[in-house]
Amino acid sequence: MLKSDEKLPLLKPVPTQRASEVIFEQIRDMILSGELKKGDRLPSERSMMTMLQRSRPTIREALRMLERAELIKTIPGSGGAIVQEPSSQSVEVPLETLLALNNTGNRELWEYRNLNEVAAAGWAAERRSEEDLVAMLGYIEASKHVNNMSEFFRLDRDFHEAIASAGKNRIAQLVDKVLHKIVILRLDEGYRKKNAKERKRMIEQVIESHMQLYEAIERQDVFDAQQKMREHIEMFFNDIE
Amino acid sequence: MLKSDEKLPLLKPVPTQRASEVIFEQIRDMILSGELKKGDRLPSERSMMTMLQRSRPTIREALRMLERAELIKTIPGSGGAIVQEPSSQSVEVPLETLLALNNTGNRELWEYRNLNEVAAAGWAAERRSEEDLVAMLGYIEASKHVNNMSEFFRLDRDFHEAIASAGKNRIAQLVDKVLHKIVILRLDEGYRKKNAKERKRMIEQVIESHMQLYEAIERQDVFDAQQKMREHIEMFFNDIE
DNA sequence: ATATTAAACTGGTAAGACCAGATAACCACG
DNA sequence: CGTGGTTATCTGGTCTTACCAGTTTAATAT
Repeated sequence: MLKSDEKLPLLKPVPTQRASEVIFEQIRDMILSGELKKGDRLPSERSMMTMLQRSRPTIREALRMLERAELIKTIPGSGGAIVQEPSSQSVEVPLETLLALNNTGNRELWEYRNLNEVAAAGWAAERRSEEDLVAMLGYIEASKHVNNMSEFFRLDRDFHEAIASAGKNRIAQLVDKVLHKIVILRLDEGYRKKNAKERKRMIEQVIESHMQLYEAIERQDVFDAQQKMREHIEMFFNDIE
Repeated sequence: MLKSDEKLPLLKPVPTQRASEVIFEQIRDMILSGELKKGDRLPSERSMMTMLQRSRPTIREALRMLERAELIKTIPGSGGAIVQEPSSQSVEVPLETLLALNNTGNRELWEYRNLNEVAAAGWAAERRSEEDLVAMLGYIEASKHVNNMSEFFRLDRDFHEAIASAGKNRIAQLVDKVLHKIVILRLDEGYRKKNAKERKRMIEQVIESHMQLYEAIERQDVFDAQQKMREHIEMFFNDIE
């Protein structure tokens, strides 16, 4: 006889599948396997009822799950959900909540951002195309005529993304995007305390730093690009301490 | 007058809020702000009906979204969903689908994995504790008596995670986890073609490589740890080409 | 006390209904 | 000949009611 509080490591809890879960997986796998491509339309909820032999609430629960995974987008009245390819946002959001709840320290954050950006800068110096250079320079020029901090931060993000993009490694691009967002969130608190003059000086400093970075990448000087990026990241880190 | 096909960049599509979405955000924010902590129970669906003045299907849609975000876990009959802190899985799954759909190339994958692991090895050499060393050595020893490939891959993953953990950077740990999984997926295809003898030789090679890595970390030789990791990763990369 | 049973939950699902937008076909009007 | 408006009919969003199958809890009998 078994006591009720005895644990049996050999026996795993049997996973009871929800119908909505099964539908979710089925449609997700069709998208992942390429059977359903971006832009395709799912049948209407009512016709899925008859196809899947399930009630509408059940099907709608599955659709909500697909929606949160950014695999579909539903527009009321327009007939059928539309298949999407998930953007990097589908990983940004959970990563942000994860980093927020895990209370990831500034040291970890900057350490990793430094790693990622320095590598991206090096790869960019190796592989940048003419278009990459044009894009980067465009963001630098634009940031010279900026009026508020949030606009400046956005251009800073675009500039860094352009570098990551020039490095031709999409994983680095993704990491760049997510970490930049979180870094800005933490920097923003500090910059609110500064006055207009200090902020203006800071912006000029950053633009100068970006320009040096650009020049190193332009002349394909891998080592210098990495070095300039290291200094650039460090500059921000000092600002938050 | 406006032509129907004219685009108005100034006017953004008005976002129509679904009730289930509002409920989702409300509960998510309560978890993120710490108002609801891990282990807490949400009210039952029926009591939420009266609290939120919404029907059960609506509330259930919100619960399915929270579930996908790994913020809650629902067990039938047990009364109320249980608040969870999202694990790294909540990021792994979307990241995997993203990398799968983006068709991320092997070059990008190995390049970034190399970056991450080399950095982790360096940090581990600096910061490893005695417990970290014990854990790493344990995985090496265990992998000497392994019988099948999947078990070996699991121990390889644990060993690498132990290094990342010893490096005391949770972002690197997360990246390690995700990339390892994807790398194994791609390696596995290749190893199926090899015969038992080749596989055995390969396993011995990896264990030897792990041992050297361990020794470098043990004696806190940052440079050598990085170098050994570089060679280790490269070894696998050659195997897939 | 302990074992058994019954009542009162809970989540999972179904069916039917209504509304507000969107769509498309049609029709009258200039 | 459009052009604009009307209408029937789609769609998704939501509510209500209802039933089932497990789990928990409390009352019960041993």
